[in-house]
Amino acid sequence: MHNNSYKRLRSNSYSVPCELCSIGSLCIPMIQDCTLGNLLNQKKALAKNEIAVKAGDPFNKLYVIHSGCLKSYVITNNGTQQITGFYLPGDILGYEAICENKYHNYIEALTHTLVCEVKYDRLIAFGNESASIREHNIRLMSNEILNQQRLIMIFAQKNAEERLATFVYSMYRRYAQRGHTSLNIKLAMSRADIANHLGLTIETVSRIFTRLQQAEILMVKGKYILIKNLSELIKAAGESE
Amino acid sequence: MHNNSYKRLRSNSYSVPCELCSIGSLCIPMIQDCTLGNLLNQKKALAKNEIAVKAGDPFNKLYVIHSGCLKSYVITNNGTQQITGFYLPGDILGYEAICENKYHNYIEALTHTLVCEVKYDRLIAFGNESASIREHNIRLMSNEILNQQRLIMIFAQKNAEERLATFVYSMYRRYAQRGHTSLNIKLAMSRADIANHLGLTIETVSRIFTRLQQAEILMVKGKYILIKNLSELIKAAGESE
DNA sequence: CGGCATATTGAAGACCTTCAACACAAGTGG
DNA sequence: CCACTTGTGTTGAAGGTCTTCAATATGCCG
Repeated sequence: MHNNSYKRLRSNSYSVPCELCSIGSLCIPMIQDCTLGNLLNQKKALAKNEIAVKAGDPFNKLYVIHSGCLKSYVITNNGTQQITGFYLPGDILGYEAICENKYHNYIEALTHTLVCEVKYDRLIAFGNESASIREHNIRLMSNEILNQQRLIMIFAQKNAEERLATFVYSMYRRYAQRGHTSLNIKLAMSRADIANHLGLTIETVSRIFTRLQQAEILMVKGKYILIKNLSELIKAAGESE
Repeated sequence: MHNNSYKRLRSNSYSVPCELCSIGSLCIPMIQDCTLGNLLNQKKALAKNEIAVKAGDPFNKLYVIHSGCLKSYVITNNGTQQITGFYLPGDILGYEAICENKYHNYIEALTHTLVCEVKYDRLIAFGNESASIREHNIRLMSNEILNQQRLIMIFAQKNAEERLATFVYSMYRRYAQRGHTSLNIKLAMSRADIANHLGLTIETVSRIFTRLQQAEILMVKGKYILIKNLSELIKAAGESE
């Protein structure tokens, strides 16, 4: 069982080796000098559409993605879902829950996903013994604040085409940062999820995908995206100059 | 503790007493058991439109607002300004600068403002000696993440009227949290700043202010806002039910 | 294959922006 | 004190972008 799940993990989808995970030296299994076998045993598998956390749940752990893809969302007053982020291997979820000791977001798997659960009290305990771990953790939170600012920028300044181009480009870059530099991207999320996250409708997303395809910038086939002209994509995203 | 500067501080504009400041026990002057006189001497005055920090500056301190109002903004690739936040007494700026050791935002005073400068290395040093200070600091950063998520919600789901109503209501609440529960609000920022921050144009902001006035929800006179019907304002903001 | 969810495309309409003119307040210099 | 300037805010009309509604197409999984 252990062997099988590991093989499947590496062949199916993107995953970061633990050494490249953004949590880095904070990784509790790493700190404990576990073997690879032990590491995998600490991971939790989430099936597609499985909800790991509900808004309002008491906070006790952060989630680090090893492989797969998650989305976080809140349910607004009028009962609609608003997706606050998509998360790739190495990303960390749950920081927003610390201040009031409860989660404010739902966390749901978009594909079969492996996550490392990091118990917060153990993280604090490790932090109590190492200043570098503490500082690393603070830097990760600061980075999360920075990432959210980028999303705010998308909303405040960009039109639909710029938003979608920015989204595709950011996916490209995020995979590249994880060592998967490829112009071929497989989106884990539906058009509805993309539209929701970008504050658009699915129709608009669909129309703009075809427009970018006609402009020879992308080739779109369902969830598979091929970036045919990266510099034009960056221009379309409004990120150049 | 009974000098002139203290009196002037309290009479001029909203300010939090240091005990209510959101930095709370993290406040370095407080930690050092300074007298109130010493406290005031540690504050730095910013004139209206004075820029305290430029994007790209090396990071070394956080800014806590004692009185007045600041805005933070970035300059986008096409050279336009995008306001990322307005900050009131007790708020803390600069967390986004930790991860890459440089500020990503400009920080500019909207009015005459007093800020407490918190040297980051001293904060770390104090943290090294006290677990409760460390945890408090992490909680503050988590809160910042939560605040940004609220802004993302505004953009992704709300139309112009809901955005502006949300903005006014949030100002009301933020002042109320600081002990100034009043239906009279004086905005420190211009229509242009409000519009920019909400992703709208000044014309739209102006039109919606008159619309909310005709609906007997607000009374608007330049920078002075009177909330005539709070529950309707909340409804207009899309925050009810 | 059939059924259902997801995605694409078209036409009409709503909302916000753009452009332009005007109103108003604050500050300056004669 | 007024005339002038400048910055800021308000209002109107036209136009563009995105949404809504509706129909059709594609893909997926039993």
